[in-house]
Amino acid sequence: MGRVTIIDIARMLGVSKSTVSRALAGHSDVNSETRRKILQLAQKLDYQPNVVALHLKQQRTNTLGVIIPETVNRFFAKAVGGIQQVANQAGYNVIICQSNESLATEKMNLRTLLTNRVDGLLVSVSGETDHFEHFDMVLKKDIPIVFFDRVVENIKTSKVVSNNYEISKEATLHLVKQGCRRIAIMAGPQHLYNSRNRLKGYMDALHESGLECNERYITYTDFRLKKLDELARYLVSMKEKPDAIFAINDMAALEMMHVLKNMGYRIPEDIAVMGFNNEAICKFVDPPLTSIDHPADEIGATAATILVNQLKTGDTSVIERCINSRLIIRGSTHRIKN
Amino acid sequence: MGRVTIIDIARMLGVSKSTVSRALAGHSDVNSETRRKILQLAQKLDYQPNVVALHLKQQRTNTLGVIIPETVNRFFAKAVGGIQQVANQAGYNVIICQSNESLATEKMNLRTLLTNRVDGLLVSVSGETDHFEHFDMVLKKDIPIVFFDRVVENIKTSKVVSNNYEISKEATLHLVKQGCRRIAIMAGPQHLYNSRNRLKGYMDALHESGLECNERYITYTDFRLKKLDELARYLVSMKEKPDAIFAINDMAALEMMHVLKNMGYRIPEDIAVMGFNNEAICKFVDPPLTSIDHPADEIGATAATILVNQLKTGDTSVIERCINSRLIIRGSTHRIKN
DNA sequence: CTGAAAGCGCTTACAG
DNA sequence: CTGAAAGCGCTTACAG
Repeated sequence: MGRVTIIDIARMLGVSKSTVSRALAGHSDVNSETRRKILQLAQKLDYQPNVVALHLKQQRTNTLGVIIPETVNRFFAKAVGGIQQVANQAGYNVIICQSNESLATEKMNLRTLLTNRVDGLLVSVSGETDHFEHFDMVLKKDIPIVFFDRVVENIKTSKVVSNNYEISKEATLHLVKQGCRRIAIMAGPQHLYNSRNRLKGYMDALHESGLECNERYITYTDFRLKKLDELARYLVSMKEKPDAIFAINDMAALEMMHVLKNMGYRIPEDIAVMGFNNEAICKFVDPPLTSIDHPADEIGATAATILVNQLKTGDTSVIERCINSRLIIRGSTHRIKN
Repeated sequence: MGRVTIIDIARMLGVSKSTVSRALAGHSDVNSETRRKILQLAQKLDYQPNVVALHLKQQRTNTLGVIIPETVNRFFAKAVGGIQQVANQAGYNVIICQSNESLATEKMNLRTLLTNRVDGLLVSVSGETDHFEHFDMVLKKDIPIVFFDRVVENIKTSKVVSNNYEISKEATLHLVKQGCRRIAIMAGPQHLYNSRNRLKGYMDALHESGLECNERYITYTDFRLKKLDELARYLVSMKEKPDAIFAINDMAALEMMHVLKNMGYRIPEDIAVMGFNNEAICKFVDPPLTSIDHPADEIGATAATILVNQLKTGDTSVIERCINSRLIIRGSTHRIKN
């Protein structure tokens, strides 16, 4: 029978499609008997309005475009969950694109979403993204963007971030308090605002603690970890070998821990290990991994709320929100028993 | 300047919108000078066709709807990756919905996707889904569905599955070969085809090995694991306590391992532990976790390929594909040193 | 309370 | 080679 349209119903009932449209839309000015018949028939035929037509008419699609680095990254998977929750609640659909940490793909995603006429965008940039003109173009078309987590700096849009600087400092200070003096860090790509903040938090913590900041303890990586065992070997080969490692994320921390243990080092007595993201697994490894918990779903939900609000009210004021992360201390850094 | 339409370009160049449309579509029958001017102006104005209009005209949206239980489940995150790869390659967009393992939400998702006029559906059902009429309705509307991984049985559509029965049997036989005689299993919801097959594989392996199948070793769970420590305590409280646990997934296995270790049991000497899904972390825990690897991205990609093919050719023949999983043996089940 | 008409942005037979 | 017209399915001022 194919898909039923308003015209089918009109024809079957001998009324105009205008009337059917009004009845279905719940307008008051329709004869109640006519309305009853229309509603009943629509129900019987399982009529579903063709939103494509509606979108064309209304000049908007009730769809939000989302660009994230990777779905397999649990942080973003959870953020997307928060976004979808808010979006659906507000009557929006969501199209999700993955940049796979590639700038070129990110640009393609942007194009795809614009072609599909999304009403607004939620973006967390790729690890490669070191310039931002492609987003300027979008704003010029009056399509609002809200950045979340991996945000872009010099651009006038709303953003939702977490307190990377503060939490990274807090984590480093915690390591110092545990007696660590030679703290190595796996720093992210420094064109990313987040990564810079995290490194800065680390450095300031060392500085405040009167510790020297040894450049050789800082290694730069991207988020696609390769050759971690090489890195581990490099670190322990140093004359002044680190007594703590602040990893770029939990997977890196866990792999590092595994490699070090196999080399015969004790965690945390010889080397303390700090993760980032607080994945569920942290609790169940040996020793349990200290990490930093981000309310990813809240970050996503907040970003979506801001965007939906801008869309509904037309208000274009720039909002910046910070969602606080928390340091979750576990055995992998617990060197002082009290 | 808002969004540029074909009419804007036509007006600015003093030609008809038909001609603009033809030039942009690359039709050969356009004066080359006219074409040049049109293309140039379109480029300059950053013209992007409004696909919404196109979709209305063409009666299709070039969009695939995907319903999965959860994005935070890495298996599905990877499957979605495979789907997107194939879909984008073939010029399709993807709208992803999560059922959150809830039947009611799954039905809502279906409604949303139909309202948005997706051309076809890729579905992996929720853990609660124990009847399937909602999918019949979709087929009646001539919208093709391809099920993947968690498939629906008595329904005439294409499916992509993995060999749950065989691999579960192989895993169980491996445990037997390692000397395990009292193998406990965490079985999934038995209204799911996959879960039934996995349990069946386990039982048949025991049977073939001449081992008795003790009902008390079988516990039924859903995929949202709660109170695993209680389960662990229950298992070790038995008189004939299990010497192996075949967990429903890796997270369950890892938590189980953690709890058991804390109770003082040695893995695998006292109790061997088998996971399911082969998450990256399996390699880095202590002992490394034996698990079952599914090519999730391949499963997703295969399902998408079948769907896209049906959409492009109109061919409605039912295809069933099986993508084989592999048993990855690691320390958590390695009891016989040779 | 109801219908005819216009219009959202595009494509494509039909004429010329 | 080009334009006018119809049509995809819907909503909504405008008349009555």
